[in-house]
Amino acid sequence: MSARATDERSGARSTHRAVPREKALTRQAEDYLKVIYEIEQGGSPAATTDIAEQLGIAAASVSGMLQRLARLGLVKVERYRGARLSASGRLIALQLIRRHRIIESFLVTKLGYGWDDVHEEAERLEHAASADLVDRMADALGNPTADPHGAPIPTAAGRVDERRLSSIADLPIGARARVVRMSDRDPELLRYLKKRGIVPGAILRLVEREPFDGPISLTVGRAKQSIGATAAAAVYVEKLARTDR
Amino acid sequence: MSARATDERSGARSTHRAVPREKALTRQAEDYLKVIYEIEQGGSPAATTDIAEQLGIAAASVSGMLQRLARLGLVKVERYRGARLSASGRLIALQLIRRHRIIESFLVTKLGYGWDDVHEEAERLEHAASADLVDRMADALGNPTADPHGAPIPTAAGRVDERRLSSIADLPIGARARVVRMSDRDPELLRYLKKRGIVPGAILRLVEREPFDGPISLTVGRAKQSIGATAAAAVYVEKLARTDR
DNA sequence: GAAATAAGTTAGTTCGTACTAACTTATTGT
DNA sequence: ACAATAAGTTAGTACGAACTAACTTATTTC
Ligand SMILES: [Mn+2]
Ligand SMILES: [Mn+2]
Ligand SMILES: [Mn+2]
Ligand SMILES: [Mn+2]
Repeated sequence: MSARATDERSGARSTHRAVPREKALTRQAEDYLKVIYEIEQGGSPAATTDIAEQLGIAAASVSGMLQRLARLGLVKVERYRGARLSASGRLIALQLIRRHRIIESFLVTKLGYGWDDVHEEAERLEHAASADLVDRMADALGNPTADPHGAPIPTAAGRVDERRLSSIADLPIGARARVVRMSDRDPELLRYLKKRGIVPGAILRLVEREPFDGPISLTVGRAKQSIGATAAAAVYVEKLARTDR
Repeated sequence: MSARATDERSGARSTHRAVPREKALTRQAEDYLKVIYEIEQGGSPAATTDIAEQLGIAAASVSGMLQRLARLGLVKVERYRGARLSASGRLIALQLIRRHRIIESFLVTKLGYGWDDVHEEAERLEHAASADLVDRMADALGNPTADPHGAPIPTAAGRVDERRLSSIADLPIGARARVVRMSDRDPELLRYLKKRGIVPGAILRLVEREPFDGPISLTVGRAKQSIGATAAAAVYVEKLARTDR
């Protein structure tokens, strides 16, 4: 209560402040920055349609917001070519991602949430939790470096492991690999994969692949599995030499 | 991500639903309902100006929102006379208060937050936390019935102890009383009172009171204290018979 | 290299939530 | 009783964030 429109998470502590204090971003603006960050990890600037699809909104809405974010200096937009984060936009995105992943870890470890069920809750809490709260959660967890889905947790300063991983879908036949992380978006898919032993840390070998996005056969431990292309694309792995264990 | 404007805390689980599902309220609407509830506890309908003052906004803004809340069937407004919650409005307010108080309890007990420092964080999280999360927190705490400031925690169904308490400011001279709860709004005031031993559970006796909102003398345990009228009004007590212990 | 298609932008609208200024109703004090 | 004051409402404006429809630019395909 007693919070004006601008008094948000980032700090309405002292009523009289000397510092200019940039006003807090809205939930929406934060989520835009996050999906732009994630799309950019693919290598190219974030296209309007891709952002729209990730957020479940119309492309026209994205064009509008990108102009606002550009005005705020958070993204660089090249007309008809997509958006890239500026340094300050990237920092905000990474801090949001940090909050998200620590919250997910906390919910799973301390409150008994299921692995597959935690993303949506975190998607809202990430905008309401202060950096202080998130640091306390991280401490309570022993400052983990990865979330329950294997995704790396950025530091408060915005440093994070950005190495690109290949998905099962990219593996050559015969390759051995360790599952490092998986997409956390679809609870159903996560439950499906878990049931088959495909979780971070699992070691698998690609046996065969049918063309035209056909089924992919692989061994997980001693068991043999066959999964579809969509499922395979959601699992990120690290290739192992045949000698690796 | 992938949340349309209406997909909020209250549940966008199943994409195809039969139930009409009333759309989630905004943070602002929820906070209005909460302050109306709190003002109404004083006995009379919530006046426009009082709501405005509690929320730190202009009275004109309140007039507008009250019409919207009335349209939604959450309040009954009598023009120029103030607003009262409808049954459904009250339920929403009590569920929000439940979330707030459980979150405060959790932050203090499980994450080492200070008693005095927890209100503002809860004020934001209460709108983002699902009922499920809040129930898990309550379980982890052993389902407490009061928050760290002594305020009773409503049940999920919206039942709560609404008995009215008198504040120290109302105590007659010579009365013995037990501190039951205190206002959680002002961290500074809470620290001040705590330093003097005035916390929920403390037993005190009113020794003397100067007129014109003058200082109030009281004993807290064996110590003698003198506090101002504003501080006294923030501490709610239960009178004890002289024989009570 | 032009036509077809896909991607992106602009214009115009809506809704929630705030604001200030001007006006209206209620309460109070003499 | 009625003027002064306090409380409340309306009108008009602004901004963020969404939408659809219509138009423009880029890319692909023949
Ligand atoms: Mn997630
Ligand atoms: Mn989010
Ligand atoms: Mn509180
Ligand atoms: Mn709140």
